Amino acid sequence: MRLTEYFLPTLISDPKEHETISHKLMQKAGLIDMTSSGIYSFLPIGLLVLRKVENILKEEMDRIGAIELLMPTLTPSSLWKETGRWTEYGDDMFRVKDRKGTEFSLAPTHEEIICDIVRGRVTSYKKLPLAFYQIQTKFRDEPRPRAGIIRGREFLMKDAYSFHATEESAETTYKRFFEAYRRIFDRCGFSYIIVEAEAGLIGGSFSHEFIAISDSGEDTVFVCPKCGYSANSERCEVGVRQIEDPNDGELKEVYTPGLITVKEVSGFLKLNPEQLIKTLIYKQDSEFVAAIILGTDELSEKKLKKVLGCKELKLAKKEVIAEVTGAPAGFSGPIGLPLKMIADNSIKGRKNLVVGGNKIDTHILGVSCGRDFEPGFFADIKIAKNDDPCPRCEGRLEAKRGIELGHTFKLGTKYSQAMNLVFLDETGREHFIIMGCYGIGVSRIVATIIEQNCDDRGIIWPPALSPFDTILININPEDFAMRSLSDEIYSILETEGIKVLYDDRIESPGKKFADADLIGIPWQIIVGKKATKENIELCERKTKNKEFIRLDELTGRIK
RNA sequence: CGGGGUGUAGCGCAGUCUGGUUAGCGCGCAGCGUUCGGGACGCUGAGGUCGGAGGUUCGAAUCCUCUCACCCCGACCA
Repeated sequence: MRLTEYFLPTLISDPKEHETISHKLMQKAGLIDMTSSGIYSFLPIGLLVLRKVENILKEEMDRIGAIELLMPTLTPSSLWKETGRWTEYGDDMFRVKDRKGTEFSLAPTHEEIICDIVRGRVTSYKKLPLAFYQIQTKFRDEPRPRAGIIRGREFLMKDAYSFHATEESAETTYKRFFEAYRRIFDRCGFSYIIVEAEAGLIGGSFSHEFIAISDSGEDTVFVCPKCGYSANSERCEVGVRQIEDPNDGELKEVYTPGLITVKEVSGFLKLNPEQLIKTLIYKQDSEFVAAIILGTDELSEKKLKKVLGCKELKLAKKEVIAEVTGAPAGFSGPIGLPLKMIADNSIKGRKNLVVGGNKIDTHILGVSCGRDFEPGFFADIKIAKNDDPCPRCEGRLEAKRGIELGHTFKLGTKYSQAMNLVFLDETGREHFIIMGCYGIGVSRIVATIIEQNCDDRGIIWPPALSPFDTILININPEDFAMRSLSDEIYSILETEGIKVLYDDRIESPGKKFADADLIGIPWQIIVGKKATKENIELCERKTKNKEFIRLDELTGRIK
């Protein structure tokens, strides 16, 4: 491709208002153009990269026997009403009406659609298992689009859905997808981790997130560098912390007028916030419980819900707290509390604590767990923090930011029950089809690659994803000798199937080098005054190392 | 939805507080010439309803009211 005949709108100055490195570079290098918040056009070289990612996805999906199809973007509300998601999705769903007033959704995902396709057509165990995949645009009216195409309102996604007669089959397919995802992320050259997203279903864990490590990420994940344990922040287990307290103290009430937060109380009492404990009152289904954690921790509602084994869990309302504890919110404490109490592991054996007095403007000092109050049981109910002990070894957890690129789920029969997807087994008995689903953010992958592969000059594409194999820079296209040599190199490489971006523009050399570095094509062939067929300069974008080789060696070197 | 911020030429910005000729600057763009190994130089030129609506005023980019769009932090979220 001759650059003089192409469309590559690069920018010199940084686009304003954008913080994320990949977002800046994608705009600067002319990969994308914002049409509206969270809605982007892919410009020519951006699209080339997107297609490369798609091809990798297709190859790996095909390899495990998933079948590609394409579903509509505009989907009738009737399907969504079958599963209740017409209501559940709320404002995140884009909705439109047709001329007759019938309501449609711009599909945010496609479980309902694929189920409708399979329903009635796959009714025998003989036709199972089946796995489909789609690569298409999805729509979510995100409350806050951010970081360019990392969180857009319109984005390209690869989703896959599998259908099974048995749990074993679902598990086998799940593992296949899991391995396919590993290959995909390896081929893209990501530094990524896989975290358990939902532990403890029967037969093991069946939901995983594939997260690329990046400071621009939205999720916090924890990794143990010693044993490799990893999990997202809400679910990450925490090992036992060793906190040594002085001896038991004497109970003492203190007057703490209007001091509610841990910061306020510890500041007022001039105590380490680790001496404070928080007592949170929750409504569990129809009864109330107290969750007790360290003042410096945050409660993980997911963990609490799991240990309580309840369906609904909500922080109690202010009036209720006053009623059950005898004091306004902020002064709850475990002593004499007539509720079921669950304490975090880190409370066990602690002495000399500060707790709420269950009395307005009052806290109690010198409290020992076991002596002054006895929780119903101890469990790990806090959100992990950086440097917490690893639950599996004696290492320390490291908090990292990450971008969620893929998520695999075992869905079970949630959708097949709602939409009546049934099949007959060998004995003629009817069962619901068991499902799995497996998503990857395709456009998000492009941004993430840039996050992980760039320097102060611009993007550095991994060869497998670069929009072109090489860029050919003619320093001075008005010079006859340089032009003939460049033209010859260009036509030879093209003939040999190498994708060349040929910078034949009449521009200053500096501009050409800067653009080449910005758009990040892995190899730069530079034709200057001294170049001959025997002496062609080849520069590697990543290292900026230069070598001089013969024309007939070029193809082999680049491929 | 809460908090903070920005809208002036294709891009990046100044001017707004303290209203007053014809709204500026850099880059980019067009023409001519000189250059040609790290965003070159000279000359000439094109390009703006100052986000939008309403108001105050003799006079509004500037003051007031409303509104729209976008960005960042948080809440929310596959």
